[in-house]
Amino acid sequence: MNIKELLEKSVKEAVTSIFQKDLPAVEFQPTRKDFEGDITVVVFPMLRVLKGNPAQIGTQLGEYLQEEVPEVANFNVVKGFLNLSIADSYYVDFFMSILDKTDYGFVDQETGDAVMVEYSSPNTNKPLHLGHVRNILLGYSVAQILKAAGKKVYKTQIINDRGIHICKSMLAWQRFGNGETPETTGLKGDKLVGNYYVKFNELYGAEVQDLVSGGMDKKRAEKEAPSLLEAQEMLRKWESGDTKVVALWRKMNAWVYAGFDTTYQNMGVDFDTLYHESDTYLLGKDVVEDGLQKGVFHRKEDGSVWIDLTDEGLDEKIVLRADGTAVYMTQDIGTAIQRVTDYPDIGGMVYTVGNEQDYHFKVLFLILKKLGFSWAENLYHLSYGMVDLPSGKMKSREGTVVDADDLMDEMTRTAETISKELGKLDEYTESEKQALYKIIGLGALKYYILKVDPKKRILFNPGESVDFQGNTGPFIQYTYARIESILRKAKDLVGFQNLQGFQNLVGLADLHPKEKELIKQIQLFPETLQWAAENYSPALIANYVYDLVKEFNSFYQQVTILGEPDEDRKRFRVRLCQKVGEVIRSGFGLLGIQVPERM
RNA sequence: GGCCUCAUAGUUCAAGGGAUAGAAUAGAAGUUUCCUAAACUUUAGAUCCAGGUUCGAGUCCUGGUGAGGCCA
Repeated sequence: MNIKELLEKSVKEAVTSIFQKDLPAVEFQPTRKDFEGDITVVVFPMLRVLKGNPAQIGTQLGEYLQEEVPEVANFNVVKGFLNLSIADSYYVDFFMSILDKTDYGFVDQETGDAVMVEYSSPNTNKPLHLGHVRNILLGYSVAQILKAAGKKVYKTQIINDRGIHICKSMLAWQRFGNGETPETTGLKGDKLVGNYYVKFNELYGAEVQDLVSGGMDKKRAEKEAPSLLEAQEMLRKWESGDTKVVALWRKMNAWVYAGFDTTYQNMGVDFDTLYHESDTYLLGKDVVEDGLQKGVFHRKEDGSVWIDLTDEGLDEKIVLRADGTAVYMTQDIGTAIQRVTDYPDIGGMVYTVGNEQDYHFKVLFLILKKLGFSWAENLYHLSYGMVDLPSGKMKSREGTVVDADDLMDEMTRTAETISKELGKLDEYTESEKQALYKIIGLGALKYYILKVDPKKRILFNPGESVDFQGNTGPFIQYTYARIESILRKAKDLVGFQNLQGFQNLVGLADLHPKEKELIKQIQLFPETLQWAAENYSPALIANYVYDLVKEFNSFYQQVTILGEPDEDRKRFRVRLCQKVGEVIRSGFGLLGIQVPERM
């Protein structure tokens, strides 16, 4: 039983004993730093059950707890806040109990249904950019967090590998490509295909210009430009299974996948299973039929099928066109059902998709609920804000996108520049240094993006984003490296197994305030993880780790560790360092960020 | 036009209806015979506006203002 559970039980007993009333719940919060105490009981909510003066009730409860609960060493009351000081022995006992748990904070056994987490889901006509980076980091991190909180997780992406966009690239490659391949050009496959998408748009733009100067209306010109008609014809051929078109499509998509794989690998993310739009774009139509019979949908006179969501405050939404073709919604309904068919242990799904699709997912989830699927209750749209640049919105047409590969390279180079200025790594080999620069650069990028609440938009300034000071990834990595350094110097103490000495500590002397603060912070890790999992929020983990690091730095500065003359105390502090290091590594692991042995 | 999201120190971010709204950065001042000064300590500085609910509102509700998005 942890301290909160113990105190909750005791407070309820106190209320029963003193006031002869039942208390439904007790509200706790960590005591603010500027007050005496460790845990605070908020008395105000109790006033609904107990009548009286909050301060007086607090005092009565405090007296009872100090008397009856050995862990409560002292108390004070400020207004309606009952601040409890917890005995040092409790913290030492707690610390000993987690000392040898390597996965401290993580839930070992899987509970409940599996969750499928979708993220990335790119189109295959362009390389990944900064927007994808935020998506991928969020999705991957949430998957890690859910896993650590005891969920079985399937990571997936749906690759949008078919449609007019890829036909445009194919067309441009046919016309201008001269048989170029990633091998002959040395370009990454996704970059090569992306270049032809740009080429297509140049051609198309020129054609529209020509038509307009020839006197055609602009709207009409945009619809009738020859290259566009040709691309549309290509898409029709693809849909009818034309062997030549399909072969080209396969070839170019394969290039793109190879390129994406490289990027994913550099980012340190992966997937358990993949879906391709070319396999799923026809799904969902049979469900519409089913929904019509259930009365969830209705057919209009022109033959199109709709769902009426006005009762839920939304509007009417089309699910099948008059000509019987699917819309995105149809496809998404079908794909969701397909996933549960493929992985029957799924009890919920997380969709990592930008907030411009908030409405779409609201409707999708509602439809699935109305169709009566049990798992539809556990669908979550992990919605995130745009990533803006100082120059404004990213637009591929205007060449203002920040490419994911370029970005990672730039971050790595910045890490290199700064590290060289500090000159701490002179004794390492070039390859060791390069590996480290990458860890730091990517750590900076990932932490910068993940520490911000997903739903808020980020203003990303590529130049200024790599800050190695303050609340940043490298700052935390540096702290970790310092801890590792201490542990290397105290190897013999780390392995020390006899815990008796720690117990003696309490008898010998009180915990140093910094030791106690550090243990308190470590203690918060499991519940932070739980909270992060419930809210799909990597930012909570990021901010927790930062707070722990702050606490550690303060400890490190004010307390001697290796220079401590008392052997037991020295062992205790080294093990404290070790535990902090483990928690930092765990926390950063959840964010997909590596930590360095030294830096 | 209808709907959705966001608004907190100069700047970038925190704050699970709770105490005197926390950090970082930029500014000012300090700390290295000791384990990594990429650190630490001190200092100044903020809830868009107007109502409401509550013992208590940055947080919840209503109406504005501003930014962004979605749907025709």
